[in-house]
Amino acid sequence: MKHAATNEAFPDAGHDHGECISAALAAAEDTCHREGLRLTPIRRRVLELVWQNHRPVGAYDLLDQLSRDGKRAMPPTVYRALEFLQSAGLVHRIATLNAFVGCSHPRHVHQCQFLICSDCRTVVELESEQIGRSLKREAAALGFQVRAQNVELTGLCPECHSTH
Amino acid sequence: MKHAATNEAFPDAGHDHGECISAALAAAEDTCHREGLRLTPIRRRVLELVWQNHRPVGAYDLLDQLSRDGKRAMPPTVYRALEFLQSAGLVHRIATLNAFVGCSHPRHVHQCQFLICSDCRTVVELESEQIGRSLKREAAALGFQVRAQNVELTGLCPECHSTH
DNA sequence: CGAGCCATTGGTATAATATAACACCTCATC
DNA sequence: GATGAGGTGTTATATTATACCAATGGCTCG
Repeated sequence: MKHAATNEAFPDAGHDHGECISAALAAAEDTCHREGLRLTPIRRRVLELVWQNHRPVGAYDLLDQLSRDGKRAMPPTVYRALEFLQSAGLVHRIATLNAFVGCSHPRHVHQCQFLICSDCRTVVELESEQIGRSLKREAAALGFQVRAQNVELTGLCPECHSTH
Repeated sequence: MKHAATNEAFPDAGHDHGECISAALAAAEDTCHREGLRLTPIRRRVLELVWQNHRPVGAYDLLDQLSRDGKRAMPPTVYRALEFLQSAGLVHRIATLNAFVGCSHPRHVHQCQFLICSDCRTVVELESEQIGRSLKREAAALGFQVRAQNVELTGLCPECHSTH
C-alpha cells in the first residue's frame, strides 16, 4: 500500500492503485483466515468495489455496480456485506457522508481519524494514538467511559489545497 | 445552564431543565440579535423542542411535535429551521445518529467534541481547545488543511457507567 | 449417514432521513 | 408601486437503511 515514491499519506494521482486493491484483498483474506471469518464471494466483491479508489462510496453505488456484475442485487445484500466488513475492521463508515471506505490499516485494531477532502473527496486515515488517548483522557475527566470514537475532519488535501 | 450543585458536565436527573431551555432561548435571541439573524417563531419553536432534553432528537420527531402544535408541518419546514439553527451555531447535528442537539456554548464559536452515552443517550459537548489543536496539527503534518471537525465519542456517561 | 443447527443469501416490502422545486407572502428599499 | 430578498407552505421525490421471511448450504454431533 505504497503511494508513489514519497511517503506521503495522501495517495497521489499517479500511484499504482491496483496495488492498493490487491493489498487490501490480501490483507482481508489474511484477517478472515486468522479470525475464522468467511470472506465469501459477495463480501470479497464488495470490498473490492469499496477499494476502487480512495473516496467513500455509497451503499447504493455499490449496489449498482454489483448489479452490473450480472445478478441484480438488493439493498440488504450490500448492507449485510458492509456490516460484515465493518465488524471485521476491513471497511469504515464515514458518518458525515453516509458512505464507506476501505480501512488502510486492517491488520491491527486501531482508533483512527479521517481526513476528508471536500474538493476531491479523497479520504485518508490518520492513526494517531496520541489523539485517541487525549480523547479518552478528557472524557474520563468527566467520568465518561469511551467505547467508540468517530473523528472526521473535513478540509482540503495537499493537492486540492495547492491548486486553489 | 448550571447542573445541580456539583460542576459536573453531565446533567443529572434532578437538574432544573427548564432553566437549560430558557437559557438556551435567551442565548439564541442574543446571538441572532447580535448577528442580524431572524429567530422567527418556527425557528424558535424548533430550538425549544431540540432543547426538550439533553438527548439528540430526530428531525421527524421534531416534525411530529410541531404538528401537535396545531398546524401540521412538512419535512422542509423542520429541515430549514434546523439548517438555520446549525448555521447560527445554536444546534449541532450528531452525524452518527442523524439527530440534533442544542449547542451548549452558543455564545462563542468553538470546536467541540461530543460524548454520547449509548445507554441513556445523553450528549455532552466537550470543548477541548487542546484536542482541536492537536487534530489540526496532525492533519497539517500531512499537508491537510482542516476546515471542519466532527468528533463523536460513544460510551457510557457517569450515571450509566456506575449503575451497570 | 442424517437430523439439527447456524450462518449466509435471496427477496419483498417498508422505514427513516433528507432535498428539489415551485408558488406565495411580507417586508424593506428604491 | 416595482423590485428583490428572505421566509414559509406544499407537493413530490430522492436517498439511505432495515425488518422480515423463505431458501440454501455447510457443519457438527449423535
